[in-house]
Amino acid sequence: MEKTFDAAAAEPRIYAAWKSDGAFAAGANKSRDDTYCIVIPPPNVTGSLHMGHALNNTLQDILIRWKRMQGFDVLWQPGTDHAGIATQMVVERELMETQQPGRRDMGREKFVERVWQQKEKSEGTILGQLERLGCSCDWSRNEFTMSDNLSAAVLKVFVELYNQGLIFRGKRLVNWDPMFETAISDLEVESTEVDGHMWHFKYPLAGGETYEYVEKDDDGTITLRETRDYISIATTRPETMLGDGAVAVHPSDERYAPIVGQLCEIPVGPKEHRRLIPIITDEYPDPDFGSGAVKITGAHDFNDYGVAKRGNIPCYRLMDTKAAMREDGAPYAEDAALALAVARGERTLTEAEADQVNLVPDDLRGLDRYAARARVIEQITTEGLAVMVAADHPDVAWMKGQAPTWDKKGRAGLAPPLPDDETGPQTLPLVEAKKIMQPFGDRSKVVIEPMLTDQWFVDAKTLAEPAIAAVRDGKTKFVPDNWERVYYNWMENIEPWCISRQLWWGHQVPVWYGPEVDANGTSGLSMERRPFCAESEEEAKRAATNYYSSTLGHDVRIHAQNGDDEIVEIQRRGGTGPALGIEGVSWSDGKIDEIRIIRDPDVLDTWFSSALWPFSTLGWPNQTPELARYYKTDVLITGFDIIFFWVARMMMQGIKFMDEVPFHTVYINSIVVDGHGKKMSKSLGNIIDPLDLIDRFGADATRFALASQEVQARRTLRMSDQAAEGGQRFGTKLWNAARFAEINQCYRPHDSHTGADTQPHASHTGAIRPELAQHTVNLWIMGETSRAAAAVTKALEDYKFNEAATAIYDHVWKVFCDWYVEFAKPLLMGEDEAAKAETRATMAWALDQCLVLLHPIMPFITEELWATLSNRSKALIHMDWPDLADLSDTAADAEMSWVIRVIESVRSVRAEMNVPAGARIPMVLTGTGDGVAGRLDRNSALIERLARLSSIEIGAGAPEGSVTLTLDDCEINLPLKDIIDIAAERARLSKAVGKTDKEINGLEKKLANQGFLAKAPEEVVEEQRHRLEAARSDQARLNAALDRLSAMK
RNA sequence: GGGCGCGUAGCUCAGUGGGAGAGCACCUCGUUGACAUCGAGGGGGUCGCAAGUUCAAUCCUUGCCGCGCCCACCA
Repeated sequence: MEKTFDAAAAEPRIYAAWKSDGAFAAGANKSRDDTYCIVIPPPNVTGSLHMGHALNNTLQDILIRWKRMQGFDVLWQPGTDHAGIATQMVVERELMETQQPGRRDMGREKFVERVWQQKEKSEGTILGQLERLGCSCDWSRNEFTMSDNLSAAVLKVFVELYNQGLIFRGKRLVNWDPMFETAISDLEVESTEVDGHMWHFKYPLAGGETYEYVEKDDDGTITLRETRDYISIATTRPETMLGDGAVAVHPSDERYAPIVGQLCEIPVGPKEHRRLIPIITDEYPDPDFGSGAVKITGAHDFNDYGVAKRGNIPCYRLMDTKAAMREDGAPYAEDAALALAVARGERTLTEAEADQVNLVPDDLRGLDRYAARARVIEQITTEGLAVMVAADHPDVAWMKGQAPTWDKKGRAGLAPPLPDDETGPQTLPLVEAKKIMQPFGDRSKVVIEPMLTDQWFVDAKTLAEPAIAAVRDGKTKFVPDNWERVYYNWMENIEPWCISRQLWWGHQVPVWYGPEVDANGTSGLSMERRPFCAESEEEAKRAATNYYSSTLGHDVRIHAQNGDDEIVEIQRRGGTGPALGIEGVSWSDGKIDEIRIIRDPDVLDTWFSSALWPFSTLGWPNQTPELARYYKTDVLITGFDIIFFWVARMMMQGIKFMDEVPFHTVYINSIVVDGHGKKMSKSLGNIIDPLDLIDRFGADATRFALASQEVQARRTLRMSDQAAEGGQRFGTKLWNAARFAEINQCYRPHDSHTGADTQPHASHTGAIRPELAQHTVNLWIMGETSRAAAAVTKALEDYKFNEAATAIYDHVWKVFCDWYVEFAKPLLMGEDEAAKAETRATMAWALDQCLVLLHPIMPFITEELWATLSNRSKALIHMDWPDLADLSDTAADAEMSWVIRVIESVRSVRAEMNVPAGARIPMVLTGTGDGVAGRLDRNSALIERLARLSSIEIGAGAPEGSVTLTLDDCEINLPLKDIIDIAAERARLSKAVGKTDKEINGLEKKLANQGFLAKAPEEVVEEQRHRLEAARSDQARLNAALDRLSAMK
């Protein structure tokens, strides 16, 4: 054998061998009927895998390998996720960086083709990384969320939910990403606290009306009384004033009671077309915040939207898809007049009509929202309608002579000084500097704009109910279970899930629109759209044919066509226009004979397809044998960050379409951070690349480092080179133990009849059955091994990966290497052939068990050693997991732990007394109890060797000049007359006496406590008595040793 | 505002209602026939603070302090 394990060379070779042997295939090595299935959390095809993936997949592989060895019919289903918005972004960025034509220049088809190339590239990288890590996925079943079958599953689910009314389309306020120009779901919004400002403006009352404005403190004392001709409004978003539909105050707010129902003027826009809006009441405004009055902009604020809905206030959209001020529609004057008529109650608008109204003044049209904000503020201030306060007012952020301005991200900065006289202004507009929570797109990192648009939604509330119940009933358990609360909290407050995205990369919505047939219309067709939801174009056409021929009373030909951006625009605006189908209608002989239906160009949220992963990858909607066999799957291992995105949605869809939860256990793994506890990020430059770690330390070392640090309920796992080095050292230690075994010809006896590797507890050869073993050390290691096996198994059953790793680590290093190998040496090098054979067989067996137990965590080195050490009928990956009875031999355990104590005691005192490491010294045991002689007889060679003794005797008394150590059943005397430092020895003994003193005191006190004696369990009391006795005896003997020392001089 | 996690050796972290642990780092010694990616030995902790429950608290309860994260609509 080589001196060390060359991971870089061996790991790929071993992996290739497994692969070519079909070792990962579903059902490989199964010896029982039960299945064990894990579906991989499909990595995004955006790039490569990070440390979090390495952890996640290591944990999955550990469970998979363990269960496979246990004989389960195992399937680890691999695959990748198309990751809609993220992947589209990667490609768009790359196009930009390489100065290629952008998405819109390329056109949808070409662009999507380009994204497929990205998918191929990234998928190759990812699969390669998983292989390097040693993942034993069934690669023959590799899947992709946009493969034919998975896309078919998506279509079927969409259509079924649509037909059941669980998917619907509606105009709602959604989170809009102005960079990607798409709607996103609530979950894709990250709120971040930023420095913001709050402006206070005056909305003059219509017709110059005035009222008594009275402010009171908490005691009801009047603190301010003045006549006002305005209502004061505080806002962080002045540009949205243009779309205000009302001003709301709390119904109980006495300050504004006199003017509720009146109209006030929005103080911006061309004077001749100033708009009036009503002052209404709503529960939403908090009288104690700001001025207590809130401007209501239903189309650009989620709260305002709610108020607007309740109060039947129109929602006027101000911005386009890039969050620039609208340029479309009628001239401002026309629409402002229309809005004014609405405010006066002279007419009403439908939602769609309101959306057509463009209330952006002509001079602001086309401006970015932040540029528009600056202009609005400037105009209002210039006009004197800002609330003014003394220049030294504490809330004034608009510092003397300077005005706030805005960068692209909406953050305030400072503008050049305003013109001013020499003394400076006495009053300034009130602008409060304020921390505000600003929503950002999680991918684009730009400020999200609430936008009123038509989108597709899933009725998540309905689907969530059984998914909540499933966890409540224990059908699915979270490990650790505190995540269940997080799950409930979200699921119980779930909102409709916005699933449509105005992107190109994804599953296109399977809905085609044609013109609605007017119920009694003479024209036959209306401008409204009629959706046809179907799994294919053919079916959509069939549905359309049926619809039109039955409603129009004659046959029509249907053409289908894909939607394009122009149509998207129209859809977003609410829906009417020539492109929606009327244009595609042709007439002949006064009758409609051809109608074109147009497919919705939107695609679905990427999580819509991921939600189906546990059953779509198994073949659904086809009723495949795999689906029947492996669903429900067993465990899902994932990070807490996608409990909402993914886990919850898999629960919903799994129950809905399979009538069964997708998995019985959800294990939530840690988040990998760097060695300093910092989140790994590109900007911090602290990313640890798993491939780099694998290159430098090996996959086994990386896996061990991850597994040994994966602790339940701990949120973060610190990964560092140091941790990987630890894993590597462990591998080397094991490697060298195996070298020792090989050098000493510790081979497994081979059963020539069955060809099977023999197990000691079921051996046909007889050589190593524990009941036939003669030698205590061999009996002992069997017991240790069986206990280690039980510990590892228990840890894995409980998903305690760190405990599994620690259990096998300690067993290999501290038991097998530190003691058993040393204990075995005298036997292996002795003359007793029978003892030699027994020890060789036992060591071979014990080492094999180590390899088996370690294999799930460190598969490569264990497989390599397995093949190296003996001729095997099977690769280790397919060996049986030990199901050992407890092989403990009480007498052997007691004896070996006594031997270990003796050796450790001698070693300790030698080091303390500075006995040269090479010097062999004699040992005399005194005060020996029962059995010591026998133990000594059987183990003196071991003790002499490991404690470096020249001789061992049992004596009547301690030789003069001895160093004395106390064990419970004897004293160890080391005659060190020549080298002993009396003072040092006295100090050592005194320290030991002091220690026993402390213990005796504590125990005596405890045993004198009546409460303790009366209430503590009998065995605890007994144990304390025992300990007291031992401590007293110990102390007596130490004192005796001290006396001898004094006598020595 | 609500929820969660964490404060144990210099560092990173396990752990337990009844005698404080590991890895790394540090100190001393060591080329003993598997291994210097090693071996032997050692130093080092009021288990965040306070109160309570208990015969007994590092562990359970409560409060406080500190750190981190998640969710949430205060204009």
